[in-house]
Amino acid sequence: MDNWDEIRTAYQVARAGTVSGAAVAMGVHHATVIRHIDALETRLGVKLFQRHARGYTTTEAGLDLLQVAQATDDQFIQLAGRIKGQGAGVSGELVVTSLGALSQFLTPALVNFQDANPDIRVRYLTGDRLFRLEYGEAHVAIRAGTMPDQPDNVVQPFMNMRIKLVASDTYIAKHGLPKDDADLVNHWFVAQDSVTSRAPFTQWLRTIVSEDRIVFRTTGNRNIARAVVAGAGIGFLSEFEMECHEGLREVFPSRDDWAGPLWLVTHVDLHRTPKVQAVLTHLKSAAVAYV
Amino acid sequence: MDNWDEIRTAYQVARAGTVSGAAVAMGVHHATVIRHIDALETRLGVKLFQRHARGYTTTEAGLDLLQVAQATDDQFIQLAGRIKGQGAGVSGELVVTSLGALSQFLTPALVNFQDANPDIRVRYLTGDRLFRLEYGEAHVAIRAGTMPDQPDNVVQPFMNMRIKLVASDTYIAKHGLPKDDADLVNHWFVAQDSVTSRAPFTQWLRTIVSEDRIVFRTTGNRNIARAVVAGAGIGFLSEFEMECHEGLREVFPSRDDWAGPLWLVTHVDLHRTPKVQAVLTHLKSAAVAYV
DNA sequence: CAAGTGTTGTTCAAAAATGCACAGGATGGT
DNA sequence: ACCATCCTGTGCATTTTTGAACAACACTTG
Repeated sequence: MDNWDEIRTAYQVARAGTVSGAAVAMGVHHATVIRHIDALETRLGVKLFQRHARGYTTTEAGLDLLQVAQATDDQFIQLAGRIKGQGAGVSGELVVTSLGALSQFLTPALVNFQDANPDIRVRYLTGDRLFRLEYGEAHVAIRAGTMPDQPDNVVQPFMNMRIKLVASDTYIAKHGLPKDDADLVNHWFVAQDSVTSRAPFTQWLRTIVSEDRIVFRTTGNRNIARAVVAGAGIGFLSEFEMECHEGLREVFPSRDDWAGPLWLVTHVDLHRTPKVQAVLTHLKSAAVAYV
Repeated sequence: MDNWDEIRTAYQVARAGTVSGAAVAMGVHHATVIRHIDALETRLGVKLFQRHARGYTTTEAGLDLLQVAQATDDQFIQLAGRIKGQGAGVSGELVVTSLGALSQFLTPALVNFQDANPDIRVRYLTGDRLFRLEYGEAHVAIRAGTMPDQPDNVVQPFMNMRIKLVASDTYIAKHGLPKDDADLVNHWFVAQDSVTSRAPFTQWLRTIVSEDRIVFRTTGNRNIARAVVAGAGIGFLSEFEMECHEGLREVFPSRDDWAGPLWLVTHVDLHRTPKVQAVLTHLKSAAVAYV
């Protein structure tokens, strides 16, 4: 049963009772209506209507079609209303993805957003794998590092994630605080396990100290924080991460060239929707409080 | 929400996940699919899919459409099955109309037909007004008189309704039996009230006796029969009608030129259906028993 | 009884949808 | 790292669909 338009035409004829009436109802020529009905009846092998000079009256088959198509029409009208309203309003599902390191900042911001828009259902995804906007896995992604340049993504600067070089009280009691840049080579460090980390503070660290000074490598910011807390060494932590743990001291003034830029990335198809726009402005206003 | 075909295209894309897959599923070119989706999204103002090199993935709106269109597709498939089966089998409603005078013969024949085809629901309509086949008021009509020549009707000879000239015993006791044709002018008659009766026996009677010999005029065969039974005069009755009443005697041998031909008439759209064909053969086989 | 209105149905020209060919890009396997 | 494969997307020729005009018919109305 292909060609749903012919079913719709037959439905309109059954409703109007005449070909001409159905034609004006659909805004087409009455010859088109006749051809649709003829084609549909030929394909079904059954007459849907009985033709006479006063119009078309339904056979039993036509009456059956009328009832089914009536329900279909209602369904489609409701569907169109939902879809159009869904595009216009701020409701439905909102999927945001980011690095796990940002959950400390993003979670309360998203909770506030959901509070301000009760029709929103938030899904906040963090994970090691990259959630891809072009596959519809998320509406908004917060990305770090150099500015993404994927063709179908629209990207805006979000905020700078302030990075602090911290150590635990136990480490300081054991090794003391570094006096200046040059003194750093005498200390021990905790860092990301991946050798190819492009983060600016990682590269800065590599220019200062040799590899053997990095005594503890692990994956994930959370594990780095735990290692620093345990006194394994000095490590870079975001200010968000630092707030989570007790007994951490900033061993060195934060430098601007450590800061990793964060980007708000959306898919071009979804960027214009009010829902995405609403969450973007909300996140940006929440970010200024941290500058 | 017009253009149901575009909804169907979007449904197939949502199901297949790719434009190409939907195109082969529908047997059209993939460019057509792309254009349908673009048109539908433009009209709705909302993106149904997110495009990427691996195919199309549904947005929330697209997922909503998928669910609605899935239900629609199921409904249409079932509808097509019902309609096609309905045309093939002998079931559903069967509407037969005839002169009221024939109910004596037709009713048992139709009961037998319903008995042989339990899925049939018989509606047997008799009335003063003519039920019109072209308006779908009946599947089969039994018509009397000259052969109908309506353009959209297919007409077959059915049977000859034998007409008898009868009188009641009370009339015969009072006026005796007519000896021959010429003696008829000395008798009294009961006839149809309508002056424009085209029945052959009415015209024959007019050539034999004058108008003032018709002492009782009424409408409807049933009333004529009652008048004859009551002894008002001699009248023409069908053999079916005569069987219903007691105390009636045939006063004159039946003449062939009195016989009114009966016609089986069906609408051309319905004539080929097995249901109509079945009842036509059934009625004709029932008629031969009366010849 | 006759004119008028509203209907279906058919033919031909115009418009629109479709198919085709090709380009471009992402992905997966060798 | 390269190639093969599958996907989307676009311009152009073609086919299909549609629209306009007209004819024929039935029913209503004056």
